[in-house]
Amino acid sequence: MYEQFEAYITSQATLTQDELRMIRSLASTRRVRKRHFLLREGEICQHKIFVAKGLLRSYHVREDGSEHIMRFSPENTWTTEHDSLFSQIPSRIHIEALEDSEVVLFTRESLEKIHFAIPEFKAYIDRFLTSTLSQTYERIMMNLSYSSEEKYQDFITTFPDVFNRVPLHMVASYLGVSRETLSRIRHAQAQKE
Amino acid sequence: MYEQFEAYITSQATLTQDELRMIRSLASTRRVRKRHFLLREGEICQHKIFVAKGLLRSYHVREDGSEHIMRFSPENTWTTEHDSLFSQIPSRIHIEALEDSEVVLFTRESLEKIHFAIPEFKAYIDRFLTSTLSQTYERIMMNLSYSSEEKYQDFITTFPDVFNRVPLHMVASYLGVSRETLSRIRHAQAQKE
DNA sequence: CGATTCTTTGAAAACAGTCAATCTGTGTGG
DNA sequence: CCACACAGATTGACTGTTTTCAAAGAATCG
Repeated sequence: MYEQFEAYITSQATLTQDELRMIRSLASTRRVRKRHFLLREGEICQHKIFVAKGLLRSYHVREDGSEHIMRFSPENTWTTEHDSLFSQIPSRIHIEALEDSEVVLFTRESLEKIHFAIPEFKAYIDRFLTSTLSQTYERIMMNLSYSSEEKYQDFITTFPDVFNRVPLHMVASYLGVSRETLSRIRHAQAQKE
Repeated sequence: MYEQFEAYITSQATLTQDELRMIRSLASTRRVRKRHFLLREGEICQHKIFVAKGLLRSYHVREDGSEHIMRFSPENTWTTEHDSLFSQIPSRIHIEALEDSEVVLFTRESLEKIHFAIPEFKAYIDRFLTSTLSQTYERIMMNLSYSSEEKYQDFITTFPDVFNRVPLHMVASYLGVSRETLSRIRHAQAQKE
């Protein structure tokens, strides 16, 4: 499963064999079965996670029990709880596998070593952070100004791969509408066509 | 007005006199009067903007004319349109002064030079980016799971300074509710107390 | 003061959430 | 192989919230 990560990272940054070796020596790997957790609310997040295979979700549970999905993480994406990882405070989100998954893990210390030793890697992470921030603003814009129907359409076209792999009630949770409302939106759209 | 920026940056990063001189030589400053724009939709964003004095808003206008405020930028904050600045694509947002303001501007090239020459500055920017990302996720979580009333309360306590300086209809636009709804929320809360 | 901007209010309509029931497909154990 | 449990999706009836439209009160500024 580590090969998947190495293939990905070499496609994103130009790294020497030595550098790749160093990164490999600081990474660990793990299989997570469907419905199992990589992080639970209240725990201190220990790793930045690269998804080599499978699909994860990060979600928050409110006091009333309602779940809100912050993010889906399919293959070749990173995920973590930044606040918890960098400030060592208890996580407020859960990270759960929605499919049997394989992940590559880096501790904060490992990442710091890598960033320090390999500017190319750091530059990639910077690019990645910037584009993540853009996408995040995109989502805020969507939340502010789109109708539920538009949000749903946008999700389908922006994340067709995720859409086909998760139950609809999770799409609803990601969009911030009830599953019944999403169901009715789908019904209304099917009528139109 | 540049002094304000220098005071701020030296409080955030340990810089030598030489480094400060370099930064100063690459910055430019500008006064913007209330209701004037630093960036308009369709233009290519040329600068990263530090607000030394005053208050800016970044907002998006939909085809139907509705305005959605992405961010308020008071003193000692940065703002820009990342996508436009780094990819040289037309901006989809406007950046407007809500008060007479003074800003310090850096072009992308200047920033790159500074990042390259002054690791301390780069480290500060990295910390800043990370914390911005966290806040942004915070806002998404709020959008997904809070009621309008909770969003309003959260805004008041998180940004009391901004709250006291902007008209309520802009708070409504930031929160994603109509100004009438916000007005009614306020009325209901005044009743309670 | 007069004009503009901002805020509030009322009434109707649109929209979304909740609760409860039903339907569908999948997979497991007897 | 069937029966059953289970997770997911849909539907109906009802309730509650939010938007929209129109109008009227404050507040602010030149």
